[in-house]
Amino acid sequence: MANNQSWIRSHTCGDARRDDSGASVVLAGWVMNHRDLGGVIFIDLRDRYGITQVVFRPEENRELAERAARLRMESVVAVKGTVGLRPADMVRGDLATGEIEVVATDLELLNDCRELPFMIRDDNDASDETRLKYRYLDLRRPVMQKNILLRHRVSQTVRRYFDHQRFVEIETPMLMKSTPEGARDYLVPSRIHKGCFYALPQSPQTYKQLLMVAGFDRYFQIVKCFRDEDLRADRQPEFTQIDVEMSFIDEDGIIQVVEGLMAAVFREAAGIDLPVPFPRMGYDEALLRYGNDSPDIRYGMEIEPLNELVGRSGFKVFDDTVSGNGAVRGFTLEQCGPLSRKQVDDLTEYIRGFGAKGLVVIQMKEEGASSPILKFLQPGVAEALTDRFSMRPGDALFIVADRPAVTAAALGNLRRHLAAAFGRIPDGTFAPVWVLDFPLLDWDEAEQRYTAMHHPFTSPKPEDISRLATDPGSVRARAYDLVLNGSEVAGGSIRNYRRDVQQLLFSTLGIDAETAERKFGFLMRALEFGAPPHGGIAFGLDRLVTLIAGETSIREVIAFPKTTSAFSLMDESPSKVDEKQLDELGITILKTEE
RNA sequence: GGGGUCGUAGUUCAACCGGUUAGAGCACCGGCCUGUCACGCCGGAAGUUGCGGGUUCGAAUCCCGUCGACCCCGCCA
Repeated sequence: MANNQSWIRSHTCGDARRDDSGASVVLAGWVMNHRDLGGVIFIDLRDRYGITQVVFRPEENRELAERAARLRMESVVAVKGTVGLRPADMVRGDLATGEIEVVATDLELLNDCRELPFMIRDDNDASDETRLKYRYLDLRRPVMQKNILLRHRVSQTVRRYFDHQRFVEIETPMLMKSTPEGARDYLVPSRIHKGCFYALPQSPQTYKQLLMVAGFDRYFQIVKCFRDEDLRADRQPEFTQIDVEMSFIDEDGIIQVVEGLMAAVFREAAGIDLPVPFPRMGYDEALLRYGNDSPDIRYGMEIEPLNELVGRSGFKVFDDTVSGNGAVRGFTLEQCGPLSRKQVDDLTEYIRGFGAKGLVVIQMKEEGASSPILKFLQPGVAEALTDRFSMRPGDALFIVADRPAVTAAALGNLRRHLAAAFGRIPDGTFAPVWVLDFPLLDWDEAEQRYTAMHHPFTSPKPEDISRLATDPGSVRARAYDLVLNGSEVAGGSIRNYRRDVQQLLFSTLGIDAETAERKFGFLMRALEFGAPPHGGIAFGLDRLVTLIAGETSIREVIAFPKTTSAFSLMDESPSKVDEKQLDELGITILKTEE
């Protein structure tokens, strides 16, 4: 056994250069690869800083070379040696350390590695299941190290930016009061108060508002949030927000601060210059032109309203939709060539998933428009449609006729689907856009009541407040979303800072005064003690980093993510706990059939 | 809660319409090889075909159930 002290590394595996030639070094790292040529042995030693080639020469030290030959992939070793220049024709241009190699004089196996479940390489194609079970190995892969380091740089840029802008980073409780609105809470039982529960925060919303009442003026926090809802590629049960709140501010003030933040993050973490200000779009316009409230403006294929063209087309589906206050809309995919019957059937099946009953496809061919519905159309209607979109041979027009919400959803999703399938989404471009003028409320069919579209503390537009009693659905919110490449990366609002307005909103949401007092009494009280006008926004940090990294799932930028069933394959949580722990909490588990 | 795709060696995949001993790459083990860099060559070991049931002379393959991973709808800002 060697004395530990003598094996402390002098350089990382990314340090040594031509200038270090002749220097004695100690390196430590993982055996990424070893090439035993029968005599000379090469080992690629890797750490998070880089890769250095180490050479063992049996003619110089037979015993050492024999030990090197026995090294397995991913064991951890320390190597003493001398930096040497590689022969000119052996220089590797693609490696920062490609001009040198370390000629080993001694080797210490710090820890062996058993047979690996997968190769530690960027192009490894291990399943998500295996990767998550051995996440610590997955994280050794250079691409994952890159993602985690990018996330670090984004976080550091955020902190630096806000600090310079005189924001205060304040931690808020992880154990808080469960509230009825919004997502399902993760609950934490209280041992001291038996039968009572804390909730993990869905967001620090109420706390940051109280910090405004406290006079902190400009607050931010990079904070974990928890929502017990079903998962998606862009949703984990715990995720990270960049949380922001400001006093004496309006929408433009928030937007300006956020645009500055985005520009700083992209410049410093990704080396990308994002032009400000970002374009802005109304909610209604987004829904009409892009089919959803998170428009991807990196490509065209914009949706057009067609009601006035097809109101008396002769095609019953169109005519009935128009006369029944429905929406007929469409968009074109240029130069896709002729679509097969099967392709059209598959696309029709796809939009049925969004509630649409059917899809009309009109294809422009050399000899003219072609579609099964042409025979039903009055003369001139087909030409009006193809003219509207300036269609050329090879283009296809997709039309949906349904209730406006269904038409929007079907075409919005179809637009994304086709853009991706036909490679119409440009790589490496970032197109931010603000979406404004959201409705304040959403009608919940299941519960037969209005719910807050953003959250119940969002302020209505002053000029719309009077309609809260008469026509709540038409009231607009002082809310704003920041959408990046079709993904919502931030959302916020100007809040209610007067108790009477907040009270009015609660009653519109069907929350009676007694319930409001029980659930939000602390906030209502605070609003009576000189609460300043305030508003804020929260970023989804995971989503933002995912986009910058060019990944498709937020799991790729989270060190230890969970599966779609909210299970951690590595440490196998959640798990059963001891009877004794439950007894202390006064909790009994209901028997379920085995 | 619903829909879709998938589950075969440590791992990534193959195995035709149900057919005889379930194959291959990488990893692992052994041998050869002195300038490789995903080194090369030769050999070896390695399988509860996720699990349970059914159909059949015969099931990785067909059917039912179940568990798990991923994507989507609902849900969630």
